[in-house]
Amino acid sequence: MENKLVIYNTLSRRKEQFVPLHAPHVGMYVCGPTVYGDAHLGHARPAITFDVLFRYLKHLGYKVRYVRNITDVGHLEHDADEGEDKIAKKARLEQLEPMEVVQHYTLRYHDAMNALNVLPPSIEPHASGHIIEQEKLVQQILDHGYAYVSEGSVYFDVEKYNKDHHYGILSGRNLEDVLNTSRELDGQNEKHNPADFALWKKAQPEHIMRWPSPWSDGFPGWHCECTAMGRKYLGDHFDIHGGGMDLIFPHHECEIAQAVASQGNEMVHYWMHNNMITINGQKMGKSYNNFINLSEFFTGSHPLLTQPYSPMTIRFFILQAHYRSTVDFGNEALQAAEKGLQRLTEAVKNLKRIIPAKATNGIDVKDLRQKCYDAMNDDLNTPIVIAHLFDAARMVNLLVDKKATITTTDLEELSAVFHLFLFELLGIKEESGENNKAREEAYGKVVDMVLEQRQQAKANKDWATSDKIRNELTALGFEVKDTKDGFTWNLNK
RNA sequence: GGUACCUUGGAUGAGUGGCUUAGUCAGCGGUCUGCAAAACCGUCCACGGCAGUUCGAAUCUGCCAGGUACCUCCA
Repeated sequence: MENKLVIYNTLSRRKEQFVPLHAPHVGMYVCGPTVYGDAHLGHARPAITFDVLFRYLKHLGYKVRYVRNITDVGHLEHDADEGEDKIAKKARLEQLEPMEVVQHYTLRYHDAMNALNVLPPSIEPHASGHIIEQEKLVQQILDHGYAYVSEGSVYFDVEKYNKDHHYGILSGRNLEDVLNTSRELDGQNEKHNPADFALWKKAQPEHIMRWPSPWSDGFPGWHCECTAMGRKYLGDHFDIHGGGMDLIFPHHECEIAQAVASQGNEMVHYWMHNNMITINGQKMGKSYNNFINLSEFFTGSHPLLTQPYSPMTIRFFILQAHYRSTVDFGNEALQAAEKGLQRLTEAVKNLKRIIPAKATNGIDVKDLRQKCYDAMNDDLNTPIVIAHLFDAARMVNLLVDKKATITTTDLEELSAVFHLFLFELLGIKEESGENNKAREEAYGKVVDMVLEQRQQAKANKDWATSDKIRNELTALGFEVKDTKDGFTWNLNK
């Protein structure tokens, strides 16, 4: 199929035709979590956004290598001179080995991603497992004269770099801006310039996470890992680098500087950034202390939540907004997403109940698929895809109500479009878990029998018995719906 | 202060010059039903303010107001 995918490139600030450097291969790198705490709603956004991109690129026939890292070292709190490594801090506070912290939260992260039906990336490298690559990167930058050693640490020489290249090309800044607005922090004596950032940090004696290097026993700066690991697994030039908008500066800006300083040109072709999730209009983030963990959503165990929300509700909620828009958290909005998703999944179930006819009448399946593709191709406009799927759901309901007719071929097409876009590309999955499936199989026949009895009662106008049966079944979690010529039921609990 | 961006109905959230005042949820009215649920049909409610460009602007330009993000760790 012809690829008409257009994506927004933060570097050019416009939508661009997606042309891979080495078709059919596509290289994609996305900044993963720093594993020192549970993932919150904000972390779900890039994971889901780029999961949809990953799924879509594969669907288009590309062989995608998707790298999403785990940051388990080098991510400092506060500033580069005084801060403490986040992992090390957590380990100290909880009296754990740093790698215990890493393992614990990595597993928790995987659980959350799995629940959200986010596919695992092709490679999930840890920063701590790539110290050698990062040291090599630092050495290259030193060799090219864009860095200097100071007291055992290595800093990137932003001013020198900016003479030959543009520091600030991604975030739309120039060096003067950065210099004038950089905060005056104490203990910056090691740096020649406040804008310089750390490539390698000498470890203080009490620091547990440390590695030998030509400069000191220490650890790499935060920005190094993505450049080093992206290069290792995707090469000197690759297609897509993604992450949250809050990473544009300084993280991604520094990555560009490191890449250019070490190899002479930029590694990444398309920079993609998802917008933030807000709460009461403010960014949800660890530093604001206004975040809600994903597991709290799943259980409803947060004071701001009026009820639990299933992983698929969360996923659908996120996909109902375009990834470059902010999306505001709210119970009302989540409940709307929950009901909307229910409408779609009901429609998919009801597809089976449609009896094909000789002609298609009253509905139009013809353009549906193309409309969905057009929306996906337009910078992953998932809300539009969803709107089209709602149109399709209306078609299904009309057919079920026998207010329209459809041929076998068109019915198959309708079903195929639903499965492709809703399940395969948007990554929605049926939530009636294994438990429910087993129960359905175990009790299905009995429920059918009881409901046949109820039909008898209804035929005899014995409403008391009829309602009793329905109420009893409802209490057990079987939701009963009467139809024109019978009944259907669902397992709710 | 610098940089980037945003402001659409009761809640969300698309749309970038006319055929879209999308879609979902909520509300209202109706159809169906013994009742209920679901579904279907209809319907209410919006483009921050002012000026300009244009035959025509939610959509382009300018100004104003309000808000957010980044500039320190953050997805």
